[in-house]
Amino acid sequence: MPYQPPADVAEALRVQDELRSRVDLVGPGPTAPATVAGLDVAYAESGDRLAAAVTVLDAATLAVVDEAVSVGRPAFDYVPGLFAFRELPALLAALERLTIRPDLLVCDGHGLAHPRRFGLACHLGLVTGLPAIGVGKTPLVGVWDEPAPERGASTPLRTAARWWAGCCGPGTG
DNA sequence: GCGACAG
DNA sequence: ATCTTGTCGC
Repeated sequence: MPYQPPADVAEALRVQDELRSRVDLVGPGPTAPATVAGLDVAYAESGDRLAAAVTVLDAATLAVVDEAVSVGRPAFDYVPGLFAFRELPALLAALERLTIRPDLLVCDGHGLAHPRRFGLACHLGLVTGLPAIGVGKTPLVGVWDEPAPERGASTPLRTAARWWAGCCGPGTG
């Protein structure tokens, strides 16, 4: 069965609400991954075509051990919170062209830091069965204290309860 | 009620 | 996302 994108926003929201509960938040996660895949998408100037690229690195040496590209069309209009539906098909097509199965996915866009706790990284991880981390360049939800300037420093992303209302229950800190 | 809103 | 312009820092 070929992938069918949601017909509209309402259906996309239903899909997220249905898949959200299937995200594994308690498994071991990316324990000592030997290979890490980075994923991103670039658009044509006209915006009606896109190319998804996946590069797999040896986690220890950072040597490129595999790579793949797929070209296609955005599968959904850009809607904040529904961004995954736009790029997911092309990203999955590129992943299918890999000759190896990476141990970890790192994608351009959020994962759990999402209004319904189901951003692109969650969607990718669920569909592929691989551990996935989302790396958003700009915030979508949450507030935070600026991390220390040292490389590797971090602070928690705190999310106002209102974002999770009716979605994921209490205690989302 | 209005604005903000990953890429 | 992509384009454009201008500014700043190395």
